[in-house]
Amino acid sequence: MAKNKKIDDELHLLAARRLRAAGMRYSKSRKAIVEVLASAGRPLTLDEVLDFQSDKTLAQSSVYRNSTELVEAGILKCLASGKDHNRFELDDSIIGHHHHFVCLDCGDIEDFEVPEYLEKEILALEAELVKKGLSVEGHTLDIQGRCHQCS
Amino acid sequence: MAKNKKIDDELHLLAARRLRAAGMRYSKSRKAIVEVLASAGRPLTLDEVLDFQSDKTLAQSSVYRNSTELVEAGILKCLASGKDHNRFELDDSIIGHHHHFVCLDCGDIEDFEVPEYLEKEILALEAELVKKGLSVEGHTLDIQGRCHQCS
DNA sequence: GTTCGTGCAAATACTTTGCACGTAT
DNA sequence: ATACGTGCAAAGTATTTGCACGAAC
Repeated sequence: MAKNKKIDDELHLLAARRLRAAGMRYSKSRKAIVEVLASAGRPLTLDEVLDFQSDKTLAQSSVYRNSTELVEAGILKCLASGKDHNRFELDDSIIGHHHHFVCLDCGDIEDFEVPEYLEKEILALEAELVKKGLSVEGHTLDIQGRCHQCS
Repeated sequence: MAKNKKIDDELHLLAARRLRAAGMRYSKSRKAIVEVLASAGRPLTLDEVLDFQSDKTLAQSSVYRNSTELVEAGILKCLASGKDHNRFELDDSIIGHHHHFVCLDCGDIEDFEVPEYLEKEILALEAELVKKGLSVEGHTLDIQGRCHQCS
């Protein structure tokens, strides 16, 4: 628990620093959103963020507005999700690069990691595209299927 | 051109067969949608589908309704797309398995293919997950960046 | 005290649906 | 004749925005 506390502190310091760098404040609402996402440990829709906050005090509009801003500051990442709404999670630069298993039925997402060598080959592929003159920012490797619940 | 004509014919025959198998008809609207997507050669939003049809006769509601149905019949695939709306393309079983380069600025998507060996490793990864009891349907490997236009 | 963030409510955008009519079988 | 598909307009959701107030610098 002490350990997690420490990680949390670092998370918030980092978030505060990045927002400051972008000329924004790390307000109570923004902190609450980061907190919810950190403790969920998986990508959440904005509805879920609203639901999961302990003291239901965030206004919907604040969650929408802040999620956009936190993405711009590089603290959150927005995941496309064919089904239902978009989902948000802490940025790779914070929780580390990883990939997603997406349930086709319920839309839920779980993280998983990929063998080193595979990751490297994907990076090589990116390099190829750069050679062809495209500017590359990153990649997404998702697996789709049904989660334990739904299958 | 004769060649393309032939491919088109096959496409429509295939689509008709699949719809029939699902108890649906290959109506004029549905054919128009498939046609637009086939000639675009890249994933389109429903707005784009509406725009690109030669004789603007499709109703918006028909495009929405039919896109859902064509997905169910296995003719179209719906792509999540963090930015803007969802996009649709012909199913992998029709145009072959491939991957997407997604422009972070304009949201546009281009297809690209991936070396055989990489594809195989991803399949091996899927097999791993199946061993862990998940049911796996497929994967997505996208590269994000900026297209020639936007960079 | 000025700038930035907030909640609320209104506005906008997106998608789905009900219904009466048309078309294909 | 029947089942299925269509357009239109209305309803339903989701998301964004304007504004006046409050909090942080």
